[in-house]
Amino acid sequence: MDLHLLRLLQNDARTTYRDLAAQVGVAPSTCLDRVTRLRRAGVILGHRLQLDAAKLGRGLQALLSVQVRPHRRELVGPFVERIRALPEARTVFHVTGPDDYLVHVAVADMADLQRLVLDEFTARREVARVETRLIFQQWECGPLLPPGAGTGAGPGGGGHAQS
Amino acid sequence: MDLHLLRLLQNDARTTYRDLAAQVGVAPSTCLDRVTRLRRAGVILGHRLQLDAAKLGRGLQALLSVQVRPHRRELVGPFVERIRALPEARTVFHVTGPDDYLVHVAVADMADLQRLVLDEFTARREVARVETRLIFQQWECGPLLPPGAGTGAGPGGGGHAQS
DNA sequence: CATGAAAATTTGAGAGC
DNA sequence: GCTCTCAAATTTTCATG
Repeated sequence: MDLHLLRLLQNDARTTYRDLAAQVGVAPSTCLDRVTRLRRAGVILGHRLQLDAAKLGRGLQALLSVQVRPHRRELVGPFVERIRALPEARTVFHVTGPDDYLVHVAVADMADLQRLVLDEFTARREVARVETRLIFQQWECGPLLPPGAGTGAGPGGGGHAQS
Repeated sequence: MDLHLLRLLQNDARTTYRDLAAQVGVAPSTCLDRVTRLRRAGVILGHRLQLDAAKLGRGLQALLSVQVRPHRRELVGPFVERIRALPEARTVFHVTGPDDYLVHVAVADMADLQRLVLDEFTARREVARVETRLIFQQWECGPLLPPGAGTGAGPGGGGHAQS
């Protein structure tokens, strides 16, 4: 049942417990219990607003591959914190491969992106290389569920999964 | 004021209008008006749950660079839709550069990742190349705000950090 | 996991600046 | 035009079986 709740909440995190209850087939208070448990268990980390970057004057997004050399803790810790503090930064990934970090940024326009790369990345001594990829379009995908959970309600269509 | 509201809501999208009002310094109904307006204007697209992938049995995340050849509409449209439908996919980026797509995936383990790459990517005729980068760690960054918005609360208002 | 009541919030209408 | 006050509808929350 938790999975059912999570799937519904990922479609719209503002769904009321009443609607949740109606769709899952239990009482609203039960939904509250389950969701509270999921929250306390750390499965639900928080609720984030999904904003239109273009409407906020950040119509250009890009992914920056960054090589940090030497790749030592003393350097990469402050580097990540500095990047995270940038208003343009959306997500920072520490990844395997020749490039150490992948930074998703949202900027106003090309001039803004150029300024960001030159002033905040290549200007730093520990940044050995930056590769910029512009984002044409992006798609958020379906709900994140445990492996094997599938999307259906289960065999027979009327069965209730029990936890 | 809208910016102030957006900043607070990005910290926690579940903040009540009452708390919002207290922190911004206006009446709750005014907050409702502004947020409703932002929602109708399309600035606020929706509310998303932030989940712990590891707690859902998807402790391994990766970024896949994918080359789709030939890069024509008849091929890339279905390709994107197919990838979006994968339970493992989280985000798909269409980007500039030698690699056409960057796909953020969350899987159970290395064997699961191998299966995903072999069965869902390289097995497809239009996929010319896949490059896999594992994600050590990732950080979501601060609120997305218009360029130049800074962090100040503006004249007259006392900036309050949340409790 | 359900019931049912109490507390809090959301929501809309109308007044005032 | 924008914000506030006030009251009703709805939702959240909790004690209990």
